[in-house]
Amino acid sequence: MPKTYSHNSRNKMIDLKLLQKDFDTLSTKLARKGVDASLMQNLQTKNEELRAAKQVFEALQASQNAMSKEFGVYKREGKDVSQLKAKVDANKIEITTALDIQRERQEELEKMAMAIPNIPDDSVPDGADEEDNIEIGKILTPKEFSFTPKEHWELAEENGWIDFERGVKLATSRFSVSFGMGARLERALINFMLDFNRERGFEEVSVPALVNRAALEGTGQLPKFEDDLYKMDGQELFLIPTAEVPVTNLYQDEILVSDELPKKMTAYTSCFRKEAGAAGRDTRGMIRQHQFHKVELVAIVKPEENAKVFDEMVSCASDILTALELPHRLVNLCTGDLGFGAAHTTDIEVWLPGQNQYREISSISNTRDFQARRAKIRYKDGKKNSFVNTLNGSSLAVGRTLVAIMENNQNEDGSIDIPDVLKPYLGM
RNA sequence: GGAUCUUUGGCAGAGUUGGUCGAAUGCACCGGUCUUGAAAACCGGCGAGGGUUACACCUCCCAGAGUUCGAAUCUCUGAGGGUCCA
Repeated sequence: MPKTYSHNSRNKMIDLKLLQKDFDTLSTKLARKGVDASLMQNLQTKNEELRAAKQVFEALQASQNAMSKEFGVYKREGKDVSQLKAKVDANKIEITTALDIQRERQEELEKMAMAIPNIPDDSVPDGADEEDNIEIGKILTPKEFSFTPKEHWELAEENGWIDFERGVKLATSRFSVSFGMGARLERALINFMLDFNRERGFEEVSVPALVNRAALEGTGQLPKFEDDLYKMDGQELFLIPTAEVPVTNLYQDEILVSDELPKKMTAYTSCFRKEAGAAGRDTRGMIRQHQFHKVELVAIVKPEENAKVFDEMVSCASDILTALELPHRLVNLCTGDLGFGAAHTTDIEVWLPGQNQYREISSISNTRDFQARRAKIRYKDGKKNSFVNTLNGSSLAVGRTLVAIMENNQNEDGSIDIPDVLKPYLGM
């Protein structure tokens, strides 16, 4: 008897029950994220085929089990089993083929379903790209300069804070090296952000920078975005693109007890991204690097706590910028700019006077139960088990915060004022 | 790197002469009795996923493969953990 195939992976994707029950609503909603109607149709068909195959298999398995039980009785009573054995043997052959069919359909279905993005909330505006994002609000007013403000790379080089050439020498393009006050400011920012987050109730965790495939599938980076990840040679290990991956997956495949929730965590890590598809964008400076520092917020919550904690996270990130006296604005991402796993996302964009525009410095995403399904993170609520909701957001991207400080706090002579809240961290 | 042991339900922990084990027991949890209330005590319930109107039924005792009519229990491979040796 071949070992049967585990069906535990069935929920590692979109809600197939919902697909069965309310195909139209689901496919309409996903169409806003560019999921083709025919793909949804295929998915539904495949799901029905799988269900049919399972029924066949399970019926055969049931009779197999019954006959085996009978076999034991025969043996005990000393009866002849040769006829029964012939029946069982015949049934076994059928089972093997039924199992193969089922397994094949299971794999096809999973492959399709794992590539389907999260369902966008109704509150997410339609749109193609960042141009269609909706501004929610502005915090602090950009100050007027009596001179033309420089861009950060000029300031960074003038002050000797960042060396872009030597980063390239050590690694390749899109790597940089920080020196002196540049390096110290990065460290100060990391400590400041972690302390700030901790005071807001987020427990600090320190996590691996390498994770396995299961973790990346859990949070949705895999299987679809393997090209964006650095992979270890000959091993199923990847450099993390964000701390969201290890921190969220801390509770992968666990059933949490209700009063452990919400779990609010913060972690500092380096992040590694290939930036495939970003060729030519932000090639100068440290806006878009292959390796960057980031302090992340992650929350694992019950569905009813979701909105409250999400707001806390947005406030936390925004308030850090306010504490640093950096003008910024909040933006509601449109469908076209929304990430794979997000139901809705609020971006925080910081004002960069050198570039004369707002640029993303934080992204706070609500994945609802999308990651929880894939990573199998559940909680016990009274008698029944339910999927948790997961939230994540940067607070903040360190390099970009440094960029913002340089551009906003620059003086005509090229010197840069240090924000007051960072001074204790610099022994000033 | 070599040897050896180990991997069970939310947790701890029984269960290897293969069949009535999806799995004792304790804790935790849920419901109840008692109590002004709580605790304690007592009674009852209680692994997960799929499936069904509800049953039935199927799967899961680290993962994969195998032996067998039948595997948590036997064999092989891999992964994690412990101990000893290097």
